[in-house]
Amino acid sequence: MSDRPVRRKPGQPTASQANSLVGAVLTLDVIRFGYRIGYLAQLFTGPLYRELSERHDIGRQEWVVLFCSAYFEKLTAQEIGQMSGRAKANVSRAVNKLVRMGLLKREPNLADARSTQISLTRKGRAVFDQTLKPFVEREAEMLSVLTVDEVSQLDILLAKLTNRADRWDAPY
Amino acid sequence: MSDRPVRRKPGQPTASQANSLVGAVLTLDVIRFGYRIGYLAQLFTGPLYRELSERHDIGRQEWVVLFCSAYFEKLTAQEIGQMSGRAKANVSRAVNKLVRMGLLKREPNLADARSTQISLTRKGRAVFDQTLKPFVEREAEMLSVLTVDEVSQLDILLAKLTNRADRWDAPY
DNA sequence: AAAATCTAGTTTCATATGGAACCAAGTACG
DNA sequence: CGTACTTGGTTCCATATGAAACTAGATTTT
Repeated sequence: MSDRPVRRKPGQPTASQANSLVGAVLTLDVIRFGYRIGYLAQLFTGPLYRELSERHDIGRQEWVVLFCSAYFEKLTAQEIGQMSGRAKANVSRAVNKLVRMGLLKREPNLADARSTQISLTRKGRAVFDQTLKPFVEREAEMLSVLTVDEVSQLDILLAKLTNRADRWDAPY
Repeated sequence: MSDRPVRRKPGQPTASQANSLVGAVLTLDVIRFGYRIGYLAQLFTGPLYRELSERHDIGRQEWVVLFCSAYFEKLTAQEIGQMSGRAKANVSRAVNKLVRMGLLKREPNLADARSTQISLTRKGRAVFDQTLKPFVEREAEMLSVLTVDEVSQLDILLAKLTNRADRWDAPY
Protein backbone atom coordinates (compact mmCIF):
# COMPACT_ATOMS: atom_id res chain seq x y z
CA MET A 1 0.00 0.00 0.00
CA SER A 2 1.33 3.36 -0.97
CA ASP A 3 1.88 5.92 1.73
CA ARG A 4 2.36 8.86 -0.54
CA PRO A 5 -0.26 11.38 -1.54
CA VAL A 6 -2.36 10.58 -4.52
CA ARG A 7 -1.07 12.23 -7.63
CA ARG A 8 -3.08 12.69 -10.75
CA LYS A 9 -4.18 15.17 -13.34
CA PRO A 10 -6.75 17.72 -12.25
CA GLY A 11 -10.23 16.96 -13.41
CA GLN A 12 -9.64 13.27 -13.76
CA PRO A 13 -11.70 10.97 -11.61
CA THR A 14 -9.92 9.10 -8.88
CA ALA A 15 -11.32 5.83 -10.15
CA SER A 16 -8.05 4.17 -11.01
CA GLN A 17 -6.52 4.97 -7.70
CA ALA A 18 -9.66 3.90 -5.88
CA ASN A 19 -9.76 0.72 -7.79
CA SER A 20 -6.29 -0.33 -6.92
CA LEU A 21 -7.07 0.17 -3.27
CA VAL A 22 -10.28 -1.72 -3.55
CA GLY A 23 -8.50 -4.47 -5.39
CA ALA A 24 -5.89 -4.64 -2.67
CA VAL A 25 -8.51 -5.12 0.00
CA LEU A 26 -10.48 -7.58 -2.02
CA THR A 27 -7.59 -9.96 -2.36
CA LEU A 28 -7.06 -10.24 1.36
CA ASP A 29 -7.23 -13.67 2.85
CA VAL A 30 -9.61 -12.88 5.68
CA ILE A 31 -13.37 -12.58 5.24
CA ARG A 32 -12.73 -12.69 1.50
CA PHE A 33 -16.24 -13.82 0.86
CA GLY A 34 -18.16 -11.69 3.28
CA TYR A 35 -16.27 -8.59 2.32
CA ARG A 36 -16.63 -9.05 -1.42
CA ILE A 37 -20.29 -9.96 -1.23
CA GLY A 38 -20.96 -6.84 0.78
CA TYR A 39 -18.89 -4.80 -1.59
CA LEU A 40 -20.75 -6.13 -4.60
CA ALA A 41 -24.11 -5.59 -3.00
CA GLN A 42 -23.33 -2.01 -2.15
CA LEU A 43 -21.94 -1.35 -5.59
CA PHE A 44 -24.88 -2.92 -7.33
CA THR A 45 -27.59 -1.03 -5.52
CA GLY A 46 -25.80 2.25 -4.83
CA PRO A 47 -26.27 4.03 -8.15
CA LEU A 48 -29.68 2.48 -8.61
CA TYR A 49 -31.08 3.77 -5.36
CA ARG A 50 -29.61 7.14 -6.03
CA GLU A 51 -31.32 7.40 -9.39
CA LEU A 52 -34.53 5.99 -7.97
CA SER A 53 -34.76 8.59 -5.25
CA GLU A 54 -33.85 11.43 -7.58
CA ARG A 55 -36.19 10.47 -10.38
CA HIS A 56 -39.14 8.97 -8.55
CA ASP A 57 -38.71 9.99 -4.92
CA ILE A 58 -38.61 6.33 -4.03
CA GLY A 59 -36.10 5.26 -1.39
CA ARG A 60 -34.64 1.91 -0.51
CA GLN A 61 -37.50 0.92 1.75
CA GLU A 62 -40.15 1.99 -0.72
CA TRP A 63 -38.43 0.12 -3.50
CA VAL A 64 -38.35 -3.10 -1.51
CA VAL A 65 -42.05 -2.81 -0.80
CA LEU A 66 -42.77 -2.05 -4.43
CA PHE A 67 -40.72 -5.03 -5.52
CA CYS A 68 -42.48 -7.42 -3.21
CA SER A 69 -45.89 -6.06 -4.12
CA ALA A 70 -45.14 -6.51 -7.77
CA TYR A 71 -44.61 -10.23 -7.37
CA PHE A 72 -47.37 -11.17 -5.01
CA GLU A 73 -50.85 -9.97 -5.78
CA LYS A 74 -51.83 -9.23 -2.24
CA LEU A 75 -49.66 -8.94 0.81
CA THR A 76 -49.87 -7.68 4.35
CA ALA A 77 -47.24 -5.35 5.73
CA GLN A 78 -46.04 -8.15 7.92
CA GLU A 79 -45.45 -10.48 5.01
CA ILE A 80 -43.48 -7.82 3.24
CA GLY A 81 -41.37 -7.40 6.33
CA GLN A 82 -40.70 -11.12 6.54
CA MET A 83 -39.70 -11.55 2.97
CA SER A 84 -37.51 -8.49 2.81
CA GLY A 85 -35.96 -8.64 6.26
CA ARG A 86 -36.87 -5.02 6.89
CA ALA A 87 -38.00 -3.70 10.24
CA LYS A 88 -41.76 -3.32 10.42
CA ALA A 89 -41.53 0.38 11.18
CA ASN A 90 -39.81 0.87 7.86
CA VAL A 91 -42.34 -1.22 6.02
CA SER A 92 -45.14 0.75 7.61
CA ARG A 93 -43.62 4.06 6.61
CA ALA A 94 -42.85 2.87 3.11
CA VAL A 95 -46.33 1.50 2.53
CA ASN A 96 -47.93 4.70 3.76
CA LYS A 97 -45.77 6.79 1.52
CA LEU A 98 -46.49 4.63 -1.52
CA VAL A 99 -50.21 4.79 -0.77
CA ARG A 100 -49.99 8.57 -0.57
CA MET A 101 -48.15 8.53 -3.90
CA GLY A 102 -50.94 6.46 -5.40
CA LEU A 103 -48.74 3.48 -6.19
CA LEU A 104 -50.27 1.09 -3.69
CA LYS A 105 -53.78 0.56 -2.53
CA ARG A 106 -55.14 -0.93 0.65
CA GLU A 107 -58.14 -3.14 1.00
CA PRO A 108 -59.59 -4.31 4.27
CA ASN A 109 -58.45 -7.76 5.30
CA LEU A 110 -61.66 -9.67 5.92
CA ALA A 111 -59.86 -12.30 7.89
CA ASP A 112 -58.19 -9.87 10.26
CA ALA A 113 -59.14 -6.25 10.71
CA ARG A 114 -55.77 -5.33 12.18
CA SER A 115 -53.99 -5.68 8.90
CA THR A 116 -54.86 -4.66 5.36
CA GLN A 117 -54.33 -6.26 2.00
CA ILE A 118 -51.80 -4.28 0.06
CA SER A 119 -51.58 -4.34 -3.69
CA LEU A 120 -50.18 -2.34 -6.57
CA THR A 121 -52.35 0.17 -8.35
CA ARG A 122 -52.18 0.39 -12.11
CA LYS A 123 -49.94 3.39 -11.69
CA GLY A 124 -47.81 1.49 -9.20
CA ARG A 125 -47.38 -1.32 -11.68
CA ALA A 126 -46.34 1.16 -14.36
CA VAL A 127 -43.81 2.85 -12.11
CA PHE A 128 -42.45 -0.49 -11.01
CA ASP A 129 -41.99 -1.73 -14.55
CA GLN A 130 -40.23 1.48 -15.37
CA THR A 131 -37.95 1.44 -12.34
CA LEU A 132 -37.15 -2.23 -12.61
CA LYS A 133 -35.38 -1.79 -15.90
CA PRO A 134 -32.24 -0.11 -14.55
CA PHE A 135 -31.91 -2.91 -12.02
CA VAL A 136 -32.12 -5.56 -14.69
CA GLU A 137 -29.66 -3.71 -16.87
CA ARG A 138 -27.20 -3.14 -14.09
CA GLU A 139 -27.37 -6.76 -13.08
CA ALA A 140 -26.56 -7.71 -16.64
CA GLU A 141 -23.58 -5.37 -16.60
CA MET A 142 -22.43 -6.78 -13.31
CA LEU A 143 -22.57 -10.29 -14.71
CA SER A 144 -21.07 -9.35 -18.05
CA VAL A 145 -17.59 -10.39 -17.00
CA LEU A 146 -18.79 -13.95 -16.55
CA THR A 147 -19.34 -16.58 -19.20
CA VAL A 148 -22.75 -18.17 -19.56
CA ASP A 149 -21.42 -21.20 -17.76
CA GLU A 150 -20.09 -19.15 -14.92
CA VAL A 151 -23.40 -17.37 -14.53
CA SER A 152 -25.20 -20.63 -14.03
CA GLN A 153 -22.51 -21.77 -11.63
CA LEU A 154 -23.09 -18.60 -9.67
CA ASP A 155 -26.82 -19.16 -9.78
CA ILE A 156 -26.42 -22.58 -8.24
CA LEU A 157 -24.04 -21.35 -5.59
CA LEU A 158 -26.29 -18.47 -4.62
CA ALA A 159 -29.25 -20.79 -4.46
CA LYS A 160 -27.37 -23.02 -2.04
CA LEU A 161 -26.28 -20.11 0.07
CA THR A 162 -29.70 -18.53 0.33
CA ASN A 163 -31.98 -21.52 0.37
CA ARG A 164 -30.69 -23.63 3.19
CA ALA A 165 -32.22 -26.01 5.64
CA ASP A 166 -30.48 -24.83 8.79
CA ARG A 167 -31.27 -21.57 10.49
CA TRP A 168 -28.18 -19.66 9.53
CA ASP A 169 -30.40 -17.29 7.66
CA ALA A 170 -32.87 -16.85 10.47
CA PRO A 171 -34.19 -13.35 10.90
CA TYR A 172 -32.08 -11.59 13.49
CA MET B 1 -51.45 -16.40 3.09
CA SER B 2 -52.31 -19.83 1.80
CA ASP B 3 -53.73 -19.51 -1.69
CA ARG B 4 -52.90 -16.05 -2.82
CA PRO B 5 -52.25 -15.59 -6.51
CA VAL B 6 -48.54 -15.39 -7.12
CA ARG B 7 -46.50 -14.42 -10.10
CA ARG B 8 -43.61 -16.78 -10.31
CA LYS B 9 -41.72 -19.19 -12.44
CA PRO B 10 -43.63 -22.42 -12.97
CA GLY B 11 -42.41 -25.14 -10.73
CA GLN B 12 -41.13 -22.80 -8.08
CA PRO B 13 -42.63 -22.93 -4.62
CA THR B 14 -45.30 -20.42 -3.71
CA ALA B 15 -44.89 -18.19 -0.73
CA SER B 16 -46.78 -20.59 1.45
CA GLN B 17 -44.95 -23.65 0.23
CA ALA B 18 -41.49 -22.25 0.72
CA ASN B 19 -40.13 -22.58 4.21
CA SER B 20 -40.22 -18.83 4.29
CA LEU B 21 -41.38 -15.86 2.32
CA VAL B 22 -37.77 -15.03 1.81
CA GLY B 23 -37.34 -18.28 -0.02
CA ALA B 24 -40.23 -17.43 -2.29
CA VAL B 25 -38.75 -14.13 -3.29
CA LEU B 26 -35.32 -15.59 -3.78
CA THR B 27 -36.53 -17.98 -6.42
CA LEU B 28 -37.96 -15.24 -8.59
CA ASP B 29 -36.57 -14.87 -12.05
CA VAL B 30 -35.86 -11.14 -12.03
CA ILE B 31 -32.77 -9.62 -10.43
CA ARG B 32 -32.06 -13.05 -9.03
CA PHE B 33 -28.43 -12.21 -8.59
CA GLY B 34 -28.63 -8.67 -7.36
CA TYR B 35 -31.36 -9.51 -4.91
CA ARG B 36 -29.69 -12.56 -3.47
CA ILE B 37 -26.30 -10.92 -3.18
CA GLY B 38 -27.86 -8.05 -1.30
CA TYR B 39 -29.82 -10.44 0.84
CA LEU B 40 -26.72 -12.43 1.68
CA ALA B 41 -24.71 -9.33 2.46
CA GLN B 42 -27.36 -8.01 4.79
CA LEU B 43 -27.72 -11.34 6.49
CA PHE B 44 -24.02 -11.84 6.90
CA THR B 45 -23.28 -8.52 8.51
CA GLY B 46 -26.54 -7.88 10.35
CA PRO B 47 -25.98 -9.92 13.51
CA LEU B 48 -22.28 -9.11 13.49
CA TYR B 49 -22.77 -5.37 13.51
CA ARG B 50 -25.37 -5.67 16.18
CA GLU B 51 -23.03 -7.57 18.46
CA LEU B 52 -20.17 -5.24 17.62
CA SER B 53 -22.08 -2.14 18.60
CA GLU B 54 -23.44 -3.71 21.76
CA ARG B 55 -20.18 -5.17 22.96
CA HIS B 56 -17.63 -2.65 21.77
CA ASP B 57 -19.60 0.44 20.82
CA ILE B 58 -18.23 0.10 17.32
CA GLY B 59 -20.63 0.77 14.46
CA ARG B 60 -20.53 -0.16 10.83
CA GLN B 61 -18.44 2.82 9.80
CA GLU B 62 -15.98 2.36 12.62
CA TRP B 63 -15.60 -1.31 11.83
CA VAL B 64 -14.78 -0.61 8.22
CA VAL B 65 -12.11 1.85 9.21
CA LEU B 66 -10.71 -0.57 11.75
CA PHE B 67 -10.64 -3.32 9.16
CA CYS B 68 -8.80 -1.22 6.60
CA SER B 69 -6.35 0.05 9.18
CA ALA B 70 -5.60 -3.46 10.29
CA TYR B 71 -4.38 -4.45 6.86
CA PHE B 72 -2.43 -1.39 5.83
CA GLU B 73 0.15 0.04 8.15
CA LYS B 74 -0.57 3.62 7.35
CA LEU B 75 -3.52 5.14 5.57
CA THR B 76 -5.08 8.52 5.03
CA ALA B 77 -8.78 9.03 5.61
CA GLN B 78 -9.19 9.49 1.90
CA GLU B 79 -7.63 6.15 1.10
CA ILE B 80 -9.91 4.46 3.57
CA GLY B 81 -12.86 6.09 1.91
CA GLN B 82 -11.76 4.95 -1.51
CA MET B 83 -11.16 1.39 -0.58
CA SER B 84 -14.34 1.00 1.41
CA GLY B 85 -16.66 3.08 -0.73
CA ARG B 86 -17.83 5.05 2.26
CA ALA B 87 -18.63 8.75 2.17
CA LYS B 88 -15.80 10.85 3.52
CA ALA B 89 -17.97 12.40 6.20
CA ASN B 90 -18.52 8.96 7.63
CA VAL B 91 -14.85 8.08 7.46
CA SER B 92 -13.99 11.31 9.20
CA ARG B 93 -16.45 10.69 12.01
CA ALA B 94 -15.40 7.09 12.38
CA VAL B 95 -11.70 7.91 12.52
CA ASN B 96 -12.28 10.61 15.09
CA LYS B 97 -14.30 8.32 17.26
CA LEU B 98 -11.73 5.56 17.07
CA VAL B 99 -8.97 8.01 17.93
CA ARG B 100 -10.99 9.13 20.95
CA MET B 101 -11.42 5.51 21.91
CA GLY B 102 -7.68 5.02 21.70
CA LEU B 103 -7.83 2.44 18.93
CA LEU B 104 -6.27 4.57 16.23
CA LYS B 105 -3.49 7.09 16.26
CA ARG B 106 -2.70 9.94 13.93
CA GLU B 107 0.69 11.08 12.78
CA PRO B 108 1.37 14.12 10.68
CA ASN B 109 1.70 13.42 7.00
CA LEU B 110 5.03 14.93 6.02
CA ALA B 111 4.15 14.93 2.35
CA ASP B 112 0.86 16.75 2.78
CA ALA B 113 -0.17 18.64 5.86
CA ARG B 114 -3.85 18.49 5.01
CA SER B 115 -4.10 14.82 5.76
CA THR B 116 -2.72 12.63 8.52
CA GLN B 117 -1.32 9.14 8.60
CA ILE B 118 -3.71 6.87 10.42
CA SER B 119 -2.63 3.64 12.06
CA LEU B 120 -3.81 1.17 14.66
CA THR B 121 -2.62 1.46 18.23
CA ARG B 122 -1.65 -1.67 20.12
CA LYS B 123 -5.05 -1.54 21.77
CA GLY B 124 -6.71 -1.06 18.40
CA ARG B 125 -4.93 -4.13 17.09
CA ALA B 126 -6.08 -6.15 20.08
CA VAL B 127 -9.69 -5.03 19.71
CA PHE B 128 -9.60 -5.74 16.01
CA ASP B 129 -8.27 -9.26 16.48
CA GLN B 130 -10.98 -9.89 19.01
CA THR B 131 -13.79 -8.50 16.89
CA LEU B 132 -12.63 -10.16 13.71
CA LYS B 133 -13.26 -13.61 15.06
CA PRO B 134 -17.06 -13.54 14.86
CA PHE B 135 -16.80 -12.39 11.26
CA VAL B 136 -14.51 -15.25 10.36
CA GLU B 137 -16.74 -17.72 12.13
CA ARG B 138 -19.91 -16.42 10.56
CA GLU B 139 -18.35 -16.52 7.13
CA ALA B 140 -17.44 -20.15 7.73
CA GLU B 141 -21.04 -20.86 8.71
CA MET B 142 -22.33 -19.08 5.68
CA LEU B 143 -20.09 -21.17 3.43
CA SER B 144 -20.73 -24.40 5.29
CA VAL B 145 -23.43 -25.47 2.85
CA LEU B 146 -20.88 -25.52 0.04
CA THR B 147 -18.34 -28.19 -0.73
CA VAL B 148 -14.66 -27.32 -0.84
CA ASP B 149 -14.87 -27.32 -4.60
CA GLU B 150 -17.83 -24.99 -4.63
CA VAL B 151 -16.08 -22.60 -2.29
CA SER B 152 -13.17 -22.25 -4.67
CA GLN B 153 -15.60 -21.83 -7.56
CA LEU B 154 -17.24 -19.04 -5.66
CA ASP B 155 -13.88 -17.52 -4.90
CA ILE B 156 -13.06 -17.38 -8.58
CA LEU B 157 -16.42 -15.96 -9.51
CA LEU B 158 -16.25 -13.27 -6.87
CA ALA B 159 -12.75 -12.37 -7.97
CA LYS B 160 -13.98 -11.90 -11.50
CA LEU B 161 -16.93 -9.83 -10.40
CA THR B 162 -14.96 -7.54 -8.14
CA ASN B 163 -11.67 -7.26 -9.93
CA ARG B 164 -12.60 -6.11 -13.38
CA ALA B 165 -10.99 -4.01 -16.03
CA ASP B 166 -13.97 -1.93 -17.05
CA ARG B 167 -15.42 0.84 -14.97
CA TRP B 168 -18.54 -0.91 -13.79
CA ASP B 169 -17.30 -0.71 -10.25
CA ALA B 170 -16.31 2.93 -10.43
CA PRO B 171 -17.13 4.93 -7.33
CA TYR B 172 -20.53 6.52 -7.70
C1' DA C 1 -67.67 -13.68 28.39
C1' DA C 2 -64.25 -10.98 31.19
C1' DA C 3 -59.42 -10.84 31.88
C1' DA C 4 -55.09 -11.68 30.28
C1' DT C 5 -52.27 -12.26 26.41
C1' DC C 6 -50.82 -11.68 21.86
C1' DT C 7 -50.29 -9.60 17.28
C1' DA C 8 -50.42 -6.06 13.11
C1' DG C 9 -49.40 -1.73 12.40
C1' DT C 10 -48.25 3.19 13.83
C1' DT C 11 -45.74 6.62 16.17
C1' DT C 12 -42.01 8.38 18.87
C1' DC C 13 -37.28 8.97 19.85
C1' DA C 14 -32.45 8.78 19.52
C1' DT C 15 -28.93 7.76 16.33
C1' DA C 16 -26.85 6.97 11.71
C1' DT C 17 -26.16 8.62 7.37
C1' DG C 18 -25.28 11.27 2.90
C1' DG C 19 -24.70 15.64 0.70
C1' DA C 20 -23.36 20.17 0.71
C1' DA C 21 -21.11 24.04 2.89
C1' DC C 22 -17.00 25.07 4.81
C1' DC C 23 -11.90 25.56 6.15
C1' DA C 24 -7.16 25.03 5.58
C1' DA C 25 -3.38 23.33 2.78
C1' DG C 26 -1.59 22.38 -1.85
C1' DT C 27 -1.10 23.30 -6.92
C1' DA C 28 -1.36 25.80 -11.39
C1' DC C 29 -0.47 29.64 -13.91
C1' DG C 30 -0.03 34.53 -14.90
C1' DC D 1 4.88 36.21 -5.75
C1' DG D 2 -0.36 36.54 -6.19
C1' DT D 3 -4.66 35.01 -7.71
C1' DA D 4 -7.55 31.27 -8.97
C1' DC D 5 -8.47 26.67 -8.47
C1' DT D 6 -8.11 21.90 -6.40
C1' DT D 7 -8.16 18.69 -2.58
C1' DG D 8 -8.23 16.36 2.34
C1' DG D 9 -10.92 16.69 6.10
C1' DT D 10 -14.61 18.56 9.27
C1' DT D 11 -19.04 20.33 10.34
C1' DC D 12 -23.81 21.27 9.50
C1' DC D 13 -28.26 19.94 8.11
C1' DA D 14 -32.01 17.29 6.56
C1' DT D 15 -33.38 12.66 6.07
C1' DA D 16 -33.26 7.63 6.97
C1' DT D 17 -33.26 4.19 10.17
C1' DG D 18 -33.98 0.75 14.14
C1' DA D 19 -35.75 -0.07 18.68
C1' DA D 20 -39.12 0.49 21.79
C1' DA D 21 -43.57 2.44 23.33
C1' DC D 22 -48.14 2.47 22.01
C1' DT D 23 -53.01 1.48 19.93
C1' DA D 24 -56.50 -1.40 18.48
C1' DG D 25 -58.08 -5.83 17.01
C1' DA D 26 -57.64 -10.96 17.83
C1' DT D 27 -56.89 -15.07 20.67
C1' DT D 28 -56.49 -17.74 24.84
C1' DT D 29 -57.67 -18.85 29.50
C1' DT D 30 -60.56 -19.67 33.09
